[in-house]
Amino acid sequence: MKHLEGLNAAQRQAVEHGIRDGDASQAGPLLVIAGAGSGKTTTLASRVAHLVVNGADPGRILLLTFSRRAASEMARRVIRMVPREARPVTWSGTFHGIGARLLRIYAQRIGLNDGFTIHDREDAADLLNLVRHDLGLSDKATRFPQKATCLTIYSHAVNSGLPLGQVLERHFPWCSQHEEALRRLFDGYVAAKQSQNVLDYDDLLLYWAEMMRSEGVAEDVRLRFDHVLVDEYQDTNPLQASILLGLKPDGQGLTAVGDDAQAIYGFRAATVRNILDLPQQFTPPAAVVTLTQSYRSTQPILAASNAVIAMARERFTKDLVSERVSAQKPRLVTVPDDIQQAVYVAERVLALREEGVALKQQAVLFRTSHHSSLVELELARRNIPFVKFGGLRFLEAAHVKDIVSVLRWASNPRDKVVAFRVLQLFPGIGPQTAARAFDRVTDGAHPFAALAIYRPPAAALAVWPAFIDLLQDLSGSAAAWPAELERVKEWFQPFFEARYPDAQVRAGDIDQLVAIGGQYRSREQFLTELALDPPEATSDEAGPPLLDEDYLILSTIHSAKGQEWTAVYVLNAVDGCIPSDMATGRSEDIEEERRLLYVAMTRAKDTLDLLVPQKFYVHQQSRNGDRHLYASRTRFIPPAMLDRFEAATWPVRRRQDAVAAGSGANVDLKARLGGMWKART
DNA sequence: CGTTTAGTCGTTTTT
DNA sequence: CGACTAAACG
Repeated sequence: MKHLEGLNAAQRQAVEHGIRDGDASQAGPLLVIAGAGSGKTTTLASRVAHLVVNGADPGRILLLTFSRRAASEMARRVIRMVPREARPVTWSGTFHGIGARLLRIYAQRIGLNDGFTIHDREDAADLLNLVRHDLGLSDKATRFPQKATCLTIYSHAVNSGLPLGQVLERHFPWCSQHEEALRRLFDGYVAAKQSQNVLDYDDLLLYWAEMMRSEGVAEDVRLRFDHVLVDEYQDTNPLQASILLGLKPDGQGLTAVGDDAQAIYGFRAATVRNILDLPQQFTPPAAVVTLTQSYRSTQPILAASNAVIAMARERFTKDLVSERVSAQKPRLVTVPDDIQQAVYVAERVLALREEGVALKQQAVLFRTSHHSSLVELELARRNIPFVKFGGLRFLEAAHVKDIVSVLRWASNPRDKVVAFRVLQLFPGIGPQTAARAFDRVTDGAHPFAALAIYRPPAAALAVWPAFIDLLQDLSGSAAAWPAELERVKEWFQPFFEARYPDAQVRAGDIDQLVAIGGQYRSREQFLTELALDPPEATSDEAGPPLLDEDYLILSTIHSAKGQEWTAVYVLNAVDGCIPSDMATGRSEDIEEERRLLYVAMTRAKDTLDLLVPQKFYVHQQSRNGDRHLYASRTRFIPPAMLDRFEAATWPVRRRQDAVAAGSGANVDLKARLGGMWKART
């Protein structure tokens, strides 16, 4: 059978576990420990195909993946393997996405209004801020944590299932003194969300988990799915685990895939205990299959990666092995500073492209989003197209958010956060006036009726009627989707130009938003998807590259999860960046940073360059002039490990003429600088 | 009451 | 540097 071809013994065991000829209904729980590049996606997709071929109903398979990208990749592969007559897997997506979908279906039965809207992180923080203000927690000089910090604390408590006091003590000790106030704040926040008919990200999981605890509804949800498959299980948190166990209490039909060596979402309350403890949740325990054969990286790259992860305090998976021979060790490239680092990357990228490695096959990875800014500048200067993943998203741009807020307010008149954002677009309307106008909005068939007779401040008087017209159109079914998006855009135009001095630059984003909106069936679907899976921004001045164009990938290490490239460059392999100096406090945090480096390194198929700038310029702390900091190689590559790498220094010290650009210069990159990184054996 | 300005503080990773 | 707040100003 086609979907079983080319699998190795372990993969095949995972694919076939519990499935007999024509009978997929007796598949007991299965845990697959899949090392980096071990064909995890293939195995998972093949298992889905195998289930379907043996009688499972694709409409009753639930596929939980870590990102939308992973979900569509999986769907693509399954469709390729499964015979044509089979229907596609219709329940596939992230925990949050599936949660939203199920809650919409069961809303009535769990006392939720099915017209709920979803708050993203920023909205949630804004609402928290409103509540904080109402509770009088903002004007104290007690250095109360900021809204974003409050939300992080709240979210961590919800996702970990731990009591607030413990969360504070363990992760936010500097906020412990505010425990009581935070408790009041969170209490008010929950009440506000409920009365405004909004759910935040955590609610999508929390309500789902609660739903699985209510007999009756829980049973109905369980009966929907014969098989549940979860990817990247090492990065799930206790709340997600409780959902999973609620769906499959006895483990029948459950498959989880993951790799504890790649757990990098501890900050989101993910815990490797989920994956380690999974087998014992069931009687008999879940079968465990381990995939250790890597098909991705060359042997030298794997050897170096294995050495890095070997020093982890705790390890559960075995070393990966590879049959891809190569004489080329990963390079550890010392560059003078972060500016030269950017130059090096640009030159190497171009040189490799000359050798036939497309830009799309190359990726620059970094710990935090702003680490790439100098590289972005250098790429733009040389007209090298790129797309950046992670970091600031397109949707978070204020002007995009403005337009979306109008739509969201029309969909959910009670949503105070978006109402405030929209109302304060008007001249002369600030928080106070906005609050008064918002108070007039009612429940019922014509929630905005009272706004029509409301008299705004003089400055806003002239433009008010047009706004009333707009709300009218949006509330009724006058303008069909996506025509109403265009309608909002036109209405917004004058505000836009008045508000943003750089409106010209930003106009492109709005056109893009309209284009994206056109791809969705309805406003509700658009808004939901937008909140859960916002399109990524591109920082390229030339605008978003066309899909068939070649472009370089820039990505945070977190966003690079599950992906692979022929050539990988890891920026700032220095202490303070990897590990981040924010994470050097507790040893668990350090361990997560080590795994992060491991994840970055194991993305590479053929070539891997780790960059070590010796100093970098910081604009943060210095008041006058640019100061710089000296950095040292990351602690995760101690001297004894250097023999796994080829040491290089760039630019090669030479006479002045060596600086000439072009591919010729790149040959010199391999030159070693005597003694400095002397390998020990 | 809204807007502007000056001053302070903290600073990651993402659904 | 940029996000956020508090105080001054209109």
